[in-house]
Amino acid sequence: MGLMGEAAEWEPVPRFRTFELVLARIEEQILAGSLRVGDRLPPERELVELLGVSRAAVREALRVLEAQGVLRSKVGTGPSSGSVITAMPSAGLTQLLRLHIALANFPFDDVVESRATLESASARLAAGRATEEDLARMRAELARMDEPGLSRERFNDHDTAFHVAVAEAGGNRLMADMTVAVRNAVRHTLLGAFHRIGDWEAVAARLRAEHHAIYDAVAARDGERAGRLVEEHIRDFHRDVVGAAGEDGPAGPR
Amino acid sequence: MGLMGEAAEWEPVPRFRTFELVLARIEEQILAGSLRVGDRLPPERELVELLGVSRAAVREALRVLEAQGVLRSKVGTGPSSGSVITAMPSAGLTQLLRLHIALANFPFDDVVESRATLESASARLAAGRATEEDLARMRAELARMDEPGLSRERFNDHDTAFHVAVAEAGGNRLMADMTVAVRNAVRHTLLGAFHRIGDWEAVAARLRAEHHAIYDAVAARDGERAGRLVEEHIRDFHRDVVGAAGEDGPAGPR
DNA sequence: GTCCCCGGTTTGGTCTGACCAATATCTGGG
DNA sequence: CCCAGATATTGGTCAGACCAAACCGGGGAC
Repeated sequence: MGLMGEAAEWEPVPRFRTFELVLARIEEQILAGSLRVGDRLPPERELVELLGVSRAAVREALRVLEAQGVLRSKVGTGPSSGSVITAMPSAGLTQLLRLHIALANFPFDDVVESRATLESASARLAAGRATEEDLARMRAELARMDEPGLSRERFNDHDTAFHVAVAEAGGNRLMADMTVAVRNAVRHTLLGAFHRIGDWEAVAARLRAEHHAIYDAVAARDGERAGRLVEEHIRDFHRDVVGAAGEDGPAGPR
Repeated sequence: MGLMGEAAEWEPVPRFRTFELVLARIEEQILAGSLRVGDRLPPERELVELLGVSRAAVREALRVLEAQGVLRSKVGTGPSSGSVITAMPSAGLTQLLRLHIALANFPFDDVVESRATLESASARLAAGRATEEDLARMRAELARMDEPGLSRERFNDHDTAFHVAVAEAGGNRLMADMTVAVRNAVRHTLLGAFHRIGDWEAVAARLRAEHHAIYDAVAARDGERAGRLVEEHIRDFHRDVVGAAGEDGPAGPR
């Protein structure tokens, strides 16, 4: 597993646990391409025989794959039952990032910086690639946010949905999924900040204006402007709103 | 878990599995900050009593946390034994990305695009923040790559290490870890491309020159140039070298 | 003949209880 | 005082059993 070559060093030979061996066998086949999305794994009891391990070991390996968004298990006998290879990376990514952010391993400023980087890049791409359908989706979210009297929760949800729509319009699934994951990982924190805002309507108005400006830039195919606006939008929001509204810090000593 | 508010819809009430409940209890405490890095979880058998579930359920939950890089388990009785909260996000990230890339859920072009985005942003930051120690680390990797007769594997390792050093010099752990994860996830593919190169020395010379130029820009505190050079370096490399050397595609349909 | 219900089969979910192995700590003899 | 073996703690592994969900097919009602 050596990432880089340090000076020669003797480290203890790693002892693999059974579930890791099972995991390796399955990952092998995924990496080799013989297991593809939609394929079904043999039933647990069959894997037990095939691999010569206990069912507990098999199940632990499957749990890991499931947490990574690579597998989905359902009971029963139907065609959609059993353990099926899937591809839901954002859920796993979100969970992973959320925990590590909570552990203060990722300072909140880093998250803001990352969002600004990822989302402005996505916006630049979106300006070049967005389809009419993508634009319609963004408009729909803008319209929802424009509704008066919207609760802060709902506003936040549509805010997120708008940013996700921009990211996905960029056509880069990896960046879009990372965007979704990072954003969802801080959803709770953002919502907390929303609730501590005094003059909510003023803030909402400002966010609406910024979102509309971003949409206009994307619709006008002006990638540079779209990217810049997104970056400013994110940085300003965190500096003025999240920062000013008092820190949340569920765990972070910061 | 609703990310965005669709039209009202009836979906089946989710039935949580036991290990998910266990997971939720532990994550609760992590998110609330009562479990921090270095803390030890109660022994498995004790959790069994505390939560009223079977040991298998507890263990499946722990496996998930371990895969996410949040936990580390060791047998024995010492102070470092048991289940300890840790923070090793990049390993989990790497594994997750690697599998999803292999499942062709993330086209290779998306990976290149993401690397270009993340690493050029990191390079810009690095130009502003890199310490002398960071610069020394980069120089060390450059020196290793400059050694004549270096094997392609070793070159690749130091290449990666150089990029990681730049990313970490940027001071943003989240972006650095994503960089490491993305890079490691395609390590195998890059290495394959290296091996298919005909005139290796010419390519190596070019890469060396580009790396030195990047270092110079960072050392000169010229963030714009550093960012631009990194972006070009990554895009050109993939277009000219990886692309020209023939696709790898362990699983990708492309 | 068609439709519905009910039971069987498959499959994951869960639990119990046991034993193994690694690792530290304690303890007693030299 | 030091070292070695006994012991306790803790994760790792396994076997076997039973539960519950979900589909499928046969047989009876109409």
